[in-house]
Amino acid sequence: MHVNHARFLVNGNCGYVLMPLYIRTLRENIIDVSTSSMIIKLKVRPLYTRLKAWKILAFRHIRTISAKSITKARVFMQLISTLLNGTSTTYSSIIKGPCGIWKACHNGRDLQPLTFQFVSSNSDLDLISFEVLTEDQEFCGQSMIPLSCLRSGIRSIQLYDKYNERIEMSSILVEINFNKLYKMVKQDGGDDEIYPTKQQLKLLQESHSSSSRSSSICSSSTGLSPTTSIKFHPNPILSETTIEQQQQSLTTLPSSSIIIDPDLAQHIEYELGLTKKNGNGSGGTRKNAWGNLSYAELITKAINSSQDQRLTLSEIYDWMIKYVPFFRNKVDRNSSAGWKNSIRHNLSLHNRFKRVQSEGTGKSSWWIINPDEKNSNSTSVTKQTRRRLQQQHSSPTTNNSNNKMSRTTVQPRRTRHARTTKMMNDSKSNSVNTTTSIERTSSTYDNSNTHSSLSLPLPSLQNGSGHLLPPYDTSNYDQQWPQSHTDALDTTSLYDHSNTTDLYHPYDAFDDGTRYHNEAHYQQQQPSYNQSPFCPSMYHPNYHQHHHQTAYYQQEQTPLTVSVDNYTPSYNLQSNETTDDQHNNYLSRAHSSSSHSSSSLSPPQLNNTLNSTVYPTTVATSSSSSRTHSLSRKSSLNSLIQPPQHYENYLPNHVYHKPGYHQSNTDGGGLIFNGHHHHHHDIETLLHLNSVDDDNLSPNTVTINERFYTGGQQQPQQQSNSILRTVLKRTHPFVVFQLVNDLKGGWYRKEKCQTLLMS
DNA sequence: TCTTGTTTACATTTTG
DNA sequence: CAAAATGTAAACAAGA
Repeated sequence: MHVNHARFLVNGNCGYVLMPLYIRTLRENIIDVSTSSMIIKLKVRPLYTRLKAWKILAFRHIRTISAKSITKARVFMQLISTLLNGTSTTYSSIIKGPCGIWKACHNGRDLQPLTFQFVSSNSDLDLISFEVLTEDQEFCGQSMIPLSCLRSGIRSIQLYDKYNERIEMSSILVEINFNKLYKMVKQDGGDDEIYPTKQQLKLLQESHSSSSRSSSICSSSTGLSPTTSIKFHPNPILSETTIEQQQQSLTTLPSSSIIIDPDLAQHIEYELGLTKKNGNGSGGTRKNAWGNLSYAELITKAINSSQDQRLTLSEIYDWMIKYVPFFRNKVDRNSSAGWKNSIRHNLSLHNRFKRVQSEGTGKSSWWIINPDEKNSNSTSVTKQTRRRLQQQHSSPTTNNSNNKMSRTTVQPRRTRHARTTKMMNDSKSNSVNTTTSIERTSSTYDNSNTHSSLSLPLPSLQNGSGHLLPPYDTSNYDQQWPQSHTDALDTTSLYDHSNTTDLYHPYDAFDDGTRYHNEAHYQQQQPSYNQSPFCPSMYHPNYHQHHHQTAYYQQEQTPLTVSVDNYTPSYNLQSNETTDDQHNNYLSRAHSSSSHSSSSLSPPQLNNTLNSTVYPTTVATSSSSSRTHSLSRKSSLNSLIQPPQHYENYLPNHVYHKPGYHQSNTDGGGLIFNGHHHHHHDIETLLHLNSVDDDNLSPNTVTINERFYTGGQQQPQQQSNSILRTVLKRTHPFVVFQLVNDLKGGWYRKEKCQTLLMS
């Protein structure tokens, strides 16, 4: 039951359950509209590979049937995965506190929030389960949320009882971070940068490969410590153009950068015994100058941490420099000769490493972990690998046929067949041609072509999901979030909104996507709100009345609730409100060319740049804002608009009774498609989902080839290529928009678009 | 000349 | 205590 409840959350409790994205993408194209006039390709990129850092900050109004005041409770978290075979782990955290809104504290001192880490392999389907119990294992509440409905940040998780009935005011406050695995460490001590995709990193890496090989070293190990606050990159939606810009900006830096997996670095440092947990880093009893790992163990870790389980010698060197602090200080030619020699020595000596001839000429060989040696249970074999001893004792017990060396009698050196003996013997004894079994493709770092098991919690194409998801990317608002947890626990910031909006941070957004930095700002922007609770429009003074009057459609099982109101943004195509640097990052191009008149009724003056985007701006005038939040449109809510066109995108279920969407047909921001008005929520009905894999686009490529107009009163008949993109960006904040064809000057017919696409 | 790779030699530590 | 494991240095060779 809880799972079902969570499944419906994905679609905003609107009464439909979307099929998982990977199923929908398998479908063939369904509609082919003859009036198609433009093509937009949405490139969906994997963004997050692991979900990290769940910090239970606080909870409030935790109670049980018997006790109404609980000062100590335990929160259990579990990843409900569809792919794991019952191996999901449960984490728990204890929070103590006085009463009211409880902080995680102990003896009057703030308690360091515990951190948990989940790795989801199918974030489109996986769920996170919370359960709050008392010390006596008495049930306090639970909540189950799909991963795809979560955003990073401080989130309030509404608690439900065992029957999924909402427990009034009960919630827990957690901090969620979707951490990425790769970050760019700048040598000059600048802020580390994190990039969401390996592909982007690959681009950057290639641009720096020449210089980063020897000189660019991570400055200190402290930057890799687990306590380092790993910032989100301000904009996960990096366009091609911004990548180029960043490449350019990076290449102009005096120092280059290298890419380090912070988690791996932390792990390596721990295993080396450098972590402070094992005493101070410098002293202690370390086996070697670099730590407690031998050369062979380090090499093993390096190879195992690689993408293809194989590395060249120079890549092993680089790995050592990256992850072993001791070698970081020995990179110049003289000081590195010793340990590099030892690495070569170990590679050649141990049977556990195996050299595989690389495909190309001129390249050095791959080093892999010898699978035979790996499988065989070790000791008896590995103990015979030291040939010197065998020679010393001159015991020709050469029954180890798989030994890599033909060593009947050690010949003088001039008779050796260097560089070939080991391989020849291996291939001879094992008769396994590993050269052909392992191939490196050029897209090693490009997992967009593969259905990676670790691909992202993509927000699925959701209908009415505005309740749950902030309709835009909120991950770049960290800087404006409260600096401390205490601030976050300010009473004004913890209103319960409703079942579904509870994941909002109160600073996140209002209906139109506007952010309010503080309450004063909110008052300033919303003068009509005399009560001004710091929360969405459910707290409008007339909210209950409003809700009452819209209750009818809940009986029709299409409870879009008040998101209809929430999705009435006012767009200002001439926006110059981009004071945020984060926005400037990826919107600069759009704004540099946004001088086109927004009120133009002529064919839209579309930019021919990739990813040019217009986003909803702060509501500038009181008229528009009051209009947005007024109830003047409540009658329009009653109008029944076109049902979703593609029911096959929805899973049949018992809740599904009657298709239909209620929406305003007078609001601006809607879309007129085929003569029918569509609300933003219907956007997925206008999309083609296909599995095209042309021009290296991911299987998640979405092609839109319809003609869109906006309807409504605010900007009547404004053709809305940009608005479409804006809407899509709001509903699919992690989709990279790639405008494939050149739309400069107006609309093209489909044929022409295709021609442009071909060219 | 430099990189990569193999092998030997020897010293020290760990293991059984 | 002997064997094994490991670290270090170095000779040597093939190839880029």
